[in-house]
Amino acid sequence: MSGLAREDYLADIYRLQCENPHDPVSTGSVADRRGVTAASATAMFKRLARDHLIVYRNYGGVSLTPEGQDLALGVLRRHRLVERFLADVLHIPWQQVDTYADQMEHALPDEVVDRMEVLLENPYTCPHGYPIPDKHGHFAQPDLILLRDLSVGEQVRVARVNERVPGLLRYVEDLGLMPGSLLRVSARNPVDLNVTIETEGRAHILGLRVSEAIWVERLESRG
Amino acid sequence: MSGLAREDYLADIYRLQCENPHDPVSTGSVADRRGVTAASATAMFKRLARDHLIVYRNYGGVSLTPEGQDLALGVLRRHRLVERFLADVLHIPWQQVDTYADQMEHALPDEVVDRMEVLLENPYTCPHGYPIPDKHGHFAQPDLILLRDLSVGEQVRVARVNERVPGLLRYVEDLGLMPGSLLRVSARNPVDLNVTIETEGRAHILGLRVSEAIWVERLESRG
DNA sequence: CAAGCGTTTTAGACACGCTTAAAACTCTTT
DNA sequence: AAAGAGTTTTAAGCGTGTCTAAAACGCTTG
Ligand SMILES: [Mn+2]
Ligand SMILES: [Mn+2]
Ligand SMILES: [Mn+2]
Ligand SMILES: [Mn+2]
Repeated sequence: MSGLAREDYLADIYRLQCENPHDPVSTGSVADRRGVTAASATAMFKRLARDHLIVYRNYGGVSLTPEGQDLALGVLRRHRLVERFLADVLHIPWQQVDTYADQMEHALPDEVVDRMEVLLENPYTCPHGYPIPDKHGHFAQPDLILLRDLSVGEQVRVARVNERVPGLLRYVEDLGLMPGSLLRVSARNPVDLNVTIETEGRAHILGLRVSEAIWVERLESRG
Repeated sequence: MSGLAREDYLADIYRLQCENPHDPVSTGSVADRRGVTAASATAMFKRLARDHLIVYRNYGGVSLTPEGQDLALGVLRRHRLVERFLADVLHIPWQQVDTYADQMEHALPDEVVDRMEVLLENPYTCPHGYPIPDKHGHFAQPDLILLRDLSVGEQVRVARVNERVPGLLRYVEDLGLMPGSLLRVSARNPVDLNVTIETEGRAHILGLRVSEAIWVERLESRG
């Protein structure tokens, strides 16, 4: 009936577009993300383009049409609301909810999603800090900075942790750096790009792989 | 990945087997239930038989293997637990939960199902009164009688309402005959087989279509 | 500017799940 | 026992979604 794989492709194209807003999304990047061959991605692109969900030029990558973006945002909405539900209501560890939500997101009727949203009291973000689109596709776009790009002395709040970096969620949890945590940058090493932070009185040295997977929000931005 | 349609076939074969435990399940009955052609059912039977989930003899119907029954019971468990969840937690009307659960039942990881069961405090039945298998496939099998087969004067509790009779759930709700309701048979018409019942002080005349879709439980069965 | 390399598309194949139309079978009825 | 009716299976075809292997493309480099 409803496209199963289609939805994942659309959502992944949207995610890749966000990560690199300037150029179009390449066949290879989608294939990598989806874990399929480039040939499979090409075949899917043709079907999606035929149905006016993406614009596809041979050898030129893809971009979402307004209609395709609506569908993609619907998938992200379901994905992130389900993640919230799994974490907050069923108490499933946040390391696992992305995988489960990826399975469930395609099988949730709108009414179920909308009622979950009410039950959860209209959350703004998923447990990892990514915004949840409302039923019209609108969502908050706060000013976030990568932890990597902070200067020494800055005091910030963790806003978002990339859920697809292997092992990162567990590591972040151990360090007490979940979304909402406060931290201060106490040092930066200009050679290896390590960042030293303090949180709850403890200091940690974070490598680049970590500091470029965590987004933060400046405190007291009035001034 | 995991068979989508396969699961529905297995669960429907199980349901049909329960409704008519003596003879094997015919191709046509499965096709009707599933809303597909007999040719489609035959093709699916071959795949299921190839994978040792059913026993299939040409022109001789099908029956579940132990392995196939395990899978079928898993689907029923997910289906009925989700129905409970939708009704009790999300407050979705019981008329709709079967349709929604039919969609969701194939996309629920075991851990999600198990945690839902805990959240719901291990319910015995779905909102329509059908038993929920536990994670080993075991479930209560209470002694139920069709409302159709009651004698005048019997006092019973509604236990189960067939969720797939069009319009029945709404009708039953209007009459106050949801599972748990008490009623007494005050008359039976031997010609048209109508049954007159009393519940909460009001009398209703039920036709055969209704009385053979409602199961009840005798009260004070010690005697 | 031609060679080479990495990326992308095409070609051919396969499993699933569905369809319609025709053939085969079973069961009842004369 | 033969006919007929109803059921079931087979045959052929289609869309989805995946694969491998080969061809086409595009960009960088000598
Ligand atoms: Mn998904
Ligand atoms: Mn998330
Ligand atoms: Mn189903
Ligand atoms: Mn039910």
